[in-house]
Amino acid sequence: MDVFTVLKILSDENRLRILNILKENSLCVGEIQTILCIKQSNASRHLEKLKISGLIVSDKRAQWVYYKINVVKLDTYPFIKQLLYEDINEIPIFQEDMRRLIKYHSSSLCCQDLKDVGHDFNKIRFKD
Amino acid sequence: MDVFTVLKILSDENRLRILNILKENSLCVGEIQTILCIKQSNASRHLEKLKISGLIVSDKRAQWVYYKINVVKLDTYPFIKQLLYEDINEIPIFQEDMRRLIKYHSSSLCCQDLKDVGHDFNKIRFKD
DNA sequence: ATAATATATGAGCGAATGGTAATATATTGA
DNA sequence: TCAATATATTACCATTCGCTCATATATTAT
Repeated sequence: MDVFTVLKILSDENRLRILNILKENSLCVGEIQTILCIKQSNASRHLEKLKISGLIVSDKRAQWVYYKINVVKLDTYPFIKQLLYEDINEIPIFQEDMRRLIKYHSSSLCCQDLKDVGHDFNKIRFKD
Repeated sequence: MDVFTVLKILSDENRLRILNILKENSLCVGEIQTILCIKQSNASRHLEKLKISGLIVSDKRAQWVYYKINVVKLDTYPFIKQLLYEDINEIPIFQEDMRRLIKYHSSSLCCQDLKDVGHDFNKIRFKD
Protein backbone atom coordinates (compact mmCIF):
# COMPACT_ATOMS: atom_id res chain seq x y z
CA MET A 1 0.00 0.00 0.00
CA ASP A 2 1.77 3.15 -1.18
CA VAL A 3 1.92 6.39 0.74
CA PHE A 4 -0.59 8.12 -1.54
CA THR A 5 -3.22 5.48 -0.90
CA VAL A 6 -2.62 5.64 2.84
CA LEU A 7 -3.01 9.42 2.72
CA LYS A 8 -6.26 9.09 0.78
CA ILE A 9 -7.56 6.61 3.34
CA LEU A 10 -6.67 9.04 6.13
CA SER A 11 -8.12 12.08 4.37
CA ASP A 12 -11.73 11.19 5.01
CA GLU A 13 -13.37 12.72 8.04
CA ASN A 14 -15.32 9.64 9.11
CA ARG A 15 -12.37 7.31 8.66
CA LEU A 16 -10.10 9.52 10.73
CA ARG A 17 -12.81 9.75 13.39
CA ILE A 18 -13.01 5.95 13.43
CA LEU A 19 -9.25 5.59 13.85
CA ASN A 20 -9.34 8.16 16.62
CA ILE A 21 -11.83 6.27 18.77
CA LEU A 22 -10.06 2.98 18.09
CA LYS A 23 -6.81 4.28 19.55
CA GLU A 24 -7.32 2.80 23.02
CA ASN A 25 -9.84 -0.02 22.75
CA SER A 26 -11.38 -2.15 20.05
CA LEU A 27 -15.01 -1.50 19.19
CA CYS A 28 -17.69 -3.30 17.24
CA VAL A 29 -19.49 -1.76 14.26
CA GLY A 30 -22.58 -0.85 16.26
CA GLU A 31 -20.54 0.97 18.88
CA ILE A 32 -18.69 2.95 16.23
CA GLN A 33 -21.95 3.79 14.49
CA THR A 34 -23.45 4.97 17.77
CA ILE A 35 -20.52 6.99 19.08
CA LEU A 36 -19.90 8.75 15.76
CA CYS A 37 -23.62 9.15 15.01
CA ILE A 38 -23.35 7.76 11.49
CA LYS A 39 -25.37 5.19 9.55
CA GLN A 40 -24.54 1.52 9.95
CA SER A 41 -23.85 0.97 6.27
CA ASN A 42 -21.62 4.00 6.19
CA ALA A 43 -19.60 2.81 9.17
CA SER A 44 -19.27 -0.61 7.61
CA ARG A 45 -18.07 0.81 4.30
CA HIS A 46 -15.35 2.91 5.91
CA LEU A 47 -14.28 0.04 8.12
CA GLU A 48 -13.89 -2.09 5.02
CA LYS A 49 -11.56 0.47 3.44
CA LEU A 50 -9.56 0.86 6.62
CA LYS A 51 -9.22 -2.91 6.85
CA ILE A 52 -8.10 -3.27 3.24
CA SER A 53 -5.49 -0.59 3.88
CA GLY A 54 -4.20 -2.63 6.79
CA LEU A 55 -4.61 0.22 9.26
CA ILE A 56 -7.12 -1.79 11.28
CA VAL A 57 -7.78 -5.48 11.84
CA SER A 58 -11.01 -7.25 12.67
CA ASP A 59 -11.95 -9.99 15.07
CA LYS A 60 -15.35 -11.65 14.88
CA ARG A 61 -16.88 -12.80 18.17
CA ALA A 62 -20.39 -14.21 17.97
CA GLN A 63 -22.36 -11.88 15.70
CA TRP A 64 -20.17 -8.89 16.48
CA VAL A 65 -17.13 -7.84 14.53
CA TYR A 66 -14.58 -5.96 16.60
CA TYR A 67 -12.13 -3.64 14.95
CA LYS A 68 -8.88 -2.32 16.34
CA ILE A 69 -5.86 -0.39 15.19
CA ASN A 70 -3.13 -2.48 13.58
CA VAL A 71 -0.22 -1.09 15.58
CA VAL A 72 2.43 -2.80 13.49
CA LYS A 73 1.07 -1.25 10.29
CA LEU A 74 1.27 2.23 11.76
CA ASP A 75 5.04 1.89 11.88
CA THR A 76 5.17 1.71 8.10
CA TYR A 77 4.95 5.49 7.98
CA PRO A 78 5.82 7.26 11.26
CA PHE A 79 3.79 10.31 10.25
CA ILE A 80 0.63 8.30 10.90
CA LYS A 81 1.37 7.98 14.62
CA GLN A 82 2.23 11.67 14.82
CA LEU A 83 -1.05 12.50 13.12
CA LEU A 84 -3.21 10.09 15.07
CA TYR A 85 -1.71 10.27 18.55
CA GLU A 86 -0.61 13.91 18.59
CA ASP A 87 -1.86 16.26 15.92
CA ILE A 88 -5.54 15.51 15.98
CA ASN A 89 -5.85 15.55 19.76
CA GLU A 90 -6.48 19.29 19.83
CA ILE A 91 -9.17 19.27 17.14
CA PRO A 92 -12.72 19.73 18.48
CA ILE A 93 -14.47 17.03 16.47
CA PHE A 94 -12.06 14.38 17.69
CA GLN A 95 -12.33 15.62 21.25
CA GLU A 96 -16.11 15.40 21.07
CA ASP A 97 -15.93 11.84 19.78
CA MET A 98 -13.56 10.95 22.60
CA ARG A 99 -15.93 12.50 25.09
CA ARG A 100 -18.77 10.34 23.79
CA LEU A 101 -16.52 7.28 23.78
CA ILE A 102 -15.57 7.83 27.42
CA LYS A 103 -19.15 8.48 28.36
CA TYR A 104 -20.20 5.27 26.64
CA HIS A 105 -17.52 3.30 28.47
CA SER A 106 -18.57 4.86 31.76
CA SER A 107 -22.04 3.49 31.23
CA SER A 108 -22.68 -0.16 31.87
CA LEU A 109 -23.73 -0.74 28.29
CA CYS A 110 -22.12 -3.05 25.82
CA CYS A 111 -22.69 -4.18 22.21
CA GLN A 112 -25.93 -6.06 22.74
CA ASP A 113 -27.59 -3.16 24.53
CA LEU A 114 -27.27 -0.66 21.71
CA LYS A 115 -30.21 -2.07 19.78
CA ASP A 116 -32.46 -0.99 22.67
CA VAL A 117 -31.73 2.68 21.92
CA GLY A 118 -31.74 2.18 18.16
CA HIS A 119 -28.03 2.98 18.12
CA ASP A 120 -28.86 6.56 19.05
CA PHE A 121 -26.25 7.92 21.43
CA ASN A 122 -28.63 10.55 22.74
CA LYS A 123 -31.07 7.92 23.93
CA ILE A 124 -28.50 6.24 26.15
CA ARG A 125 -29.20 6.72 29.86
CA PHE A 126 -26.09 7.51 31.89
CA LYS A 127 -25.70 7.51 35.61
CA ASP A 128 -25.11 11.10 36.68
CA MET B 1 -7.86 24.67 6.48
CA ASP B 2 -8.87 21.56 8.38
CA VAL B 3 -6.78 18.45 8.74
CA PHE B 4 -8.95 16.47 6.32
CA THR B 5 -8.42 18.98 3.55
CA VAL B 6 -4.68 19.07 4.16
CA LEU B 7 -4.60 15.28 4.00
CA LYS B 8 -6.53 15.32 0.72
CA ILE B 9 -4.10 17.85 -0.71
CA LEU B 10 -1.18 15.65 0.34
CA SER B 11 -2.76 12.44 -0.94
CA ASP B 12 -2.16 13.15 -4.61
CA GLU B 13 0.97 11.69 -6.14
CA ASN B 14 1.89 14.70 -8.24
CA ARG B 15 1.29 17.18 -5.43
CA LEU B 16 3.47 15.22 -3.04
CA ARG B 17 6.15 14.98 -5.71
CA ILE B 18 5.98 18.74 -6.13
CA LEU B 19 6.35 19.35 -2.41
CA ASN B 20 9.26 16.93 -2.33
CA ILE B 21 11.31 18.79 -4.92
CA LEU B 22 10.45 22.14 -3.35
CA LYS B 23 11.96 21.11 -0.01
CA GLU B 24 15.32 22.75 -0.59
CA ASN B 25 14.91 25.40 -3.27
CA SER B 26 12.15 27.28 -4.95
CA LEU B 27 11.34 26.36 -8.54
CA CYS B 28 9.32 27.91 -11.34
CA VAL B 29 6.46 26.09 -13.06
CA GLY B 30 8.53 25.12 -16.09
CA GLU B 31 11.22 23.57 -13.91
CA ILE B 32 8.67 21.57 -11.96
CA GLN B 33 7.01 20.45 -15.18
CA THR B 34 10.36 19.35 -16.58
CA ILE B 35 11.75 17.59 -13.52
CA LEU B 36 8.54 15.68 -12.82
CA CYS B 37 7.81 15.01 -16.51
CA ILE B 38 4.23 16.23 -16.33
CA LYS B 39 2.18 18.55 -18.52
CA GLN B 40 2.34 22.28 -17.93
CA SER B 41 -1.36 22.67 -17.28
CA ASN B 42 -1.28 19.78 -14.87
CA ALA B 43 1.61 21.26 -12.93
CA SER B 44 -0.15 24.59 -12.81
CA ARG B 45 -3.36 23.03 -11.50
CA HIS B 46 -1.64 21.21 -8.68
CA LEU B 47 0.39 24.28 -7.78
CA GLU B 48 -2.84 26.23 -7.52
CA LYS B 49 -4.29 23.73 -5.06
CA LEU B 50 -1.11 23.64 -3.03
CA LYS B 51 -1.09 27.43 -2.93
CA ILE B 52 -4.72 27.66 -1.84
CA SER B 53 -3.97 25.18 0.93
CA GLY B 54 -1.18 27.45 2.12
CA LEU B 55 1.44 24.73 1.89
CA ILE B 56 3.38 26.68 -0.73
CA VAL B 57 3.74 30.35 -1.61
CA SER B 58 4.50 31.99 -4.95
CA ASP B 59 6.75 34.79 -6.03
CA LYS B 60 6.52 36.22 -9.53
CA ARG B 61 9.76 37.46 -11.12
CA ALA B 62 9.50 38.64 -14.71
CA GLN B 63 7.38 36.07 -16.55
CA TRP B 64 8.30 33.28 -14.17
CA VAL B 65 6.39 32.30 -11.07
CA TYR B 66 8.53 30.69 -8.40
CA TYR B 67 6.98 28.43 -5.82
CA LYS B 68 8.41 27.40 -2.50
CA ILE B 69 7.35 25.57 0.64
CA ASN B 70 5.60 27.72 3.23
CA VAL B 71 7.65 26.62 6.21
CA VAL B 72 5.44 28.37 8.74
CA LYS B 73 2.35 26.58 7.47
CA LEU B 74 3.99 23.19 7.87
CA ASP B 75 4.05 23.75 11.63
CA THR B 76 0.26 23.72 11.72
CA TYR B 77 0.35 19.94 11.72
CA PRO B 78 3.72 18.42 12.72
CA PHE B 79 2.91 15.20 10.87
CA ILE B 80 3.47 17.07 7.61
CA LYS B 81 7.17 17.62 8.35
CA GLN B 82 7.56 14.00 9.41
CA LEU B 83 5.93 12.89 6.17
CA LEU B 84 7.77 15.28 3.89
CA TYR B 85 11.23 15.38 5.42
CA GLU B 86 11.48 11.82 6.73
CA ASP B 87 8.94 9.24 5.62
CA ILE B 88 8.98 9.80 1.88
CA ASN B 89 12.76 9.93 1.59
CA GLU B 90 13.05 6.19 1.19
CA ILE B 91 10.39 5.90 -1.50
CA PRO B 92 11.77 5.31 -5.03
CA ILE B 93 9.63 7.79 -6.93
CA PHE B 94 10.70 10.64 -4.67
CA GLN B 95 14.31 9.58 -4.85
CA GLU B 96 14.16 9.56 -8.65
CA ASP B 97 12.67 13.05 -8.67
CA MET B 98 15.43 14.25 -6.34
CA ARG B 99 18.03 12.69 -8.60
CA ARG B 100 16.62 14.60 -11.56
CA LEU B 101 16.43 17.78 -9.50
CA ILE B 102 20.08 17.49 -8.49
CA LYS B 103 21.09 16.67 -12.05
CA TYR B 104 19.20 19.71 -13.28
CA HIS B 105 20.89 21.94 -10.71
CA SER B 106 24.27 20.51 -11.65
CA SER B 107 23.71 21.66 -15.19
CA SER B 108 24.17 25.28 -16.06
CA LEU B 109 20.54 25.58 -17.14
CA CYS B 110 17.92 27.85 -15.70
CA CYS B 111 14.29 28.75 -16.38
CA GLN B 112 14.76 30.44 -19.72
CA ASP B 113 16.70 27.54 -21.18
CA LEU B 114 14.02 24.92 -20.73
CA LYS B 115 12.03 26.04 -23.76
CA ASP B 116 14.99 24.97 -25.91
CA VAL B 117 14.43 21.34 -24.98
CA GLY B 118 10.65 21.61 -25.02
CA HIS B 119 10.64 21.06 -21.26
CA ASP B 120 11.76 17.50 -21.89
CA PHE B 121 14.18 16.43 -19.18
CA ASN B 122 15.67 13.72 -21.39
CA LYS B 123 16.71 16.27 -23.99
CA ILE B 124 18.82 18.23 -21.52
CA ARG B 125 22.56 17.89 -22.19
CA PHE B 126 24.60 17.46 -19.02
CA LYS B 127 28.32 17.69 -18.61
CA ASP B 128 29.57 14.21 -17.79
C1' DA C 1 -37.08 -24.15 12.60
C1' DT C 2 -38.01 -19.34 13.28
C1' DA C 3 -37.51 -14.63 14.66
C1' DA C 4 -34.38 -11.17 15.85
C1' DT C 5 -30.16 -9.00 15.32
C1' DA C 6 -25.26 -7.65 13.49
C1' DT C 7 -22.77 -6.81 9.69
C1' DA C 8 -21.82 -6.67 4.79
C1' DT C 9 -23.03 -5.55 0.22
C1' DG C 10 -25.50 -4.28 -4.35
C1' DA C 11 -27.30 -0.56 -6.85
C1' DG C 12 -27.77 4.06 -7.69
C1' DC C 13 -27.01 9.11 -6.99
C1' DG C 14 -24.68 13.59 -6.99
C1' DA C 15 -20.35 15.62 -6.27
C1' DA C 16 -15.53 15.90 -6.52
C1' DT C 17 -11.20 14.62 -8.72
C1' DG C 18 -7.27 14.40 -11.95
C1' DG C 19 -6.06 14.74 -16.55
C1' DT C 20 -5.79 17.01 -21.19
C1' DA C 21 -6.15 20.15 -25.25
C1' DA C 22 -6.99 24.53 -26.42
C1' DT C 23 -7.06 29.18 -25.32
C1' DA C 24 -6.47 33.46 -22.53
C1' DT C 25 -3.45 36.54 -20.09
C1' DA C 26 0.80 38.63 -18.95
C1' DT C 27 5.49 39.63 -19.73
C1' DT C 28 9.67 40.19 -22.30
C1' DG C 29 12.75 41.24 -26.02
C1' DA C 30 13.54 42.61 -30.67
C1' DT D 1 4.34 47.33 -31.90
C1' DC D 2 4.85 42.53 -32.59
C1' DA D 3 6.42 37.79 -31.95
C1' DA D 4 7.73 34.60 -28.52
C1' DT D 5 7.27 32.69 -24.14
C1' DA D 6 5.48 31.53 -19.19
C1' DT D 7 1.70 30.70 -16.67
C1' DA D 8 -3.20 30.41 -15.72
C1' DT D 9 -7.65 29.12 -17.02
C1' DT D 10 -11.73 27.20 -19.57
C1' DA D 11 -14.23 23.36 -21.07
C1' DC D 12 -14.61 18.77 -21.16
C1' DC D 13 -14.03 13.77 -20.02
C1' DA D 14 -13.63 9.52 -17.41
C1' DT D 15 -13.11 7.93 -12.91
C1' DT D 16 -13.57 7.75 -8.14
C1' DC D 17 -15.83 8.96 -3.87
C1' DG D 18 -19.04 9.15 -0.04
C1' DC D 19 -23.57 8.40 1.10
C1' DT D 20 -28.01 6.03 1.38
C1' DC D 21 -31.76 2.60 0.91
C1' DA D 22 -32.75 -1.82 0.50
C1' DT D 23 -31.40 -6.36 0.81
C1' DA D 24 -28.32 -10.42 1.64
C1' DT D 25 -25.73 -13.16 4.83
C1' DA D 26 -24.47 -14.89 9.26
C1' DT D 27 -25.22 -15.72 13.97
C1' DT D 28 -27.81 -16.26 18.15
C1' DA D 29 -31.66 -17.19 21.17
C1' DT D 30 -36.11 -19.12 21.81
